[in-house]
Amino acid sequence: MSKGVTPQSKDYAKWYTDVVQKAELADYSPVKGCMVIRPYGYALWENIKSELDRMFKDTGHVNAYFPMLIPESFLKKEADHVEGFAPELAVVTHGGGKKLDEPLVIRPTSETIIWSMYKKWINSYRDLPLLINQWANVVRWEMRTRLFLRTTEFLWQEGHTAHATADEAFEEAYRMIGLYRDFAEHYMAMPVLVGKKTENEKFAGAVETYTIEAMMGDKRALQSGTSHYLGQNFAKAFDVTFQNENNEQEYVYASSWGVSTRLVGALIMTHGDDKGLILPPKIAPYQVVIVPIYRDEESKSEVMRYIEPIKKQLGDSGVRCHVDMRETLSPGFKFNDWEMKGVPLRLEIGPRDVKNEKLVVFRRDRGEKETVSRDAFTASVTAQLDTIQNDMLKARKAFREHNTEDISSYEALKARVDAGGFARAYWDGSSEDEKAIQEACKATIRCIPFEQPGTEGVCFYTGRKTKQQVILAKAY
RNA sequence: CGGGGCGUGGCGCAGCCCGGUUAGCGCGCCUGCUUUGGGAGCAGGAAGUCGGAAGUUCAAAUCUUCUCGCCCCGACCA
Repeated sequence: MSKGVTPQSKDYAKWYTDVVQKAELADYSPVKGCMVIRPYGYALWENIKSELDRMFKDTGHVNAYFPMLIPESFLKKEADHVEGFAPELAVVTHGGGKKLDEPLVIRPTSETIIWSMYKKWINSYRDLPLLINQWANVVRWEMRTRLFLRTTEFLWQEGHTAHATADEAFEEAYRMIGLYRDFAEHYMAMPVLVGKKTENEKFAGAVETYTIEAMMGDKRALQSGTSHYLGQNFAKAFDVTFQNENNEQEYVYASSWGVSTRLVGALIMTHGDDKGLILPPKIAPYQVVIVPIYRDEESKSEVMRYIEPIKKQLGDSGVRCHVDMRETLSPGFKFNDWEMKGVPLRLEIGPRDVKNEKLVVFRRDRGEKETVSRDAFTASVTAQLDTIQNDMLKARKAFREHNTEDISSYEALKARVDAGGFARAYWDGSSEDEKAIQEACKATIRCIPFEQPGTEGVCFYTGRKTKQQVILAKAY
């Protein structure tokens, strides 16, 4: 096995798959397009999941579970929805050794099964709002797959809410995309642009789709989470009405929102470098790894006696800490190994440190190593982890700003897209114009940011005056 | 579905063009000794019906046909 990963500058895609496999995040499954999420990769997902779950519950949502198998006819009830998903459905035609009367689709998303149930549960405005989330797997038969970014089966979370008014459903969609932004920035240290999708890019069945868009290390955009205002589309398709305060029957208003294991891919590509992963402390499975260094049994027990209380103190401070006791590997190997795995802080502790009551701290995001006193370290470790967390976000923000350009001509757009990065531009074009641009230079409108300058400019494509700015980029 | 690449011990590969006796190499693995502050050294050892099927031949990892699978690049998507 070769020592490191392919350098990013040489082949970014290869770098990515190298990191995923060598850091033991995931492996290919026997079935094309599917992946096995290995313990270290799953730990990342678990940390993402548990924090989001807490945030959902804090905002009044509850979890439930809806089944994976959905009658095929359900998917056909909402015209745009069926059109959007038909090509990527996995369909079960046989069960119990017999051909089924009606094929069952494996959920590509759960709007239809959930709204068929909401019909039973919602009668009155007093039953609203209904704020349900589920953690589940879904299957979409993708033509081209990439580990974590796009796999045939993936894990995600899907919130499905029902409201009495359009405003309320609209606000819910807006609130949840904001929640995703907070999560991405504060936990994943990943800056994102928040905005609205164009007609071309929105979810099949939605009235409006909101997105958080992040810039990866190769300057391409990654849609990292979405929320949708669904209007009454699914309520009408599934005939879900409620009696309002005026004793009238009205269709229910809806939102849905989700993030997936793609976030793990986002994490890798936002922060990683040529040595492998760099994990933000709040998501890292291990925040601190201790590598003991010793010569013989005597120095080993001496070092271990010294490490024991340090480990305990870190644990008491709520720090996720691991001591690497693997016997057959040299310290040097372990250094590289934990750097590959992105651990924020590594402690190197040997006889020299024991004697001086010191330890060596290596900071993964900066690649800096220093010798500090043991007590000073343990007293400040949580502050240091916070510093790393903040510095990582700052660094990625700076990177994104550096690679975002205001452009005012088609030529400038092409140049920026070729160079990589985001182009910010006034836009007043049509869906057809957007498709033409995508055809010509592979760039799409990633979003219409919520944050607008408010001033009038000239659309770089049509030459018309407009106040609307958009972000264009090549995307995953 | 179009283009490209690849299937040979656990992993990465060589050998194939030009068929020929025990199919090599690196990493990993096992045993022992020496090591351990940036990917340890030496010695010994285990492990492969060469993706599958059929064919050509005295003889096939190697040639022919078919087939299965995977990866990468493009059109769809989170």
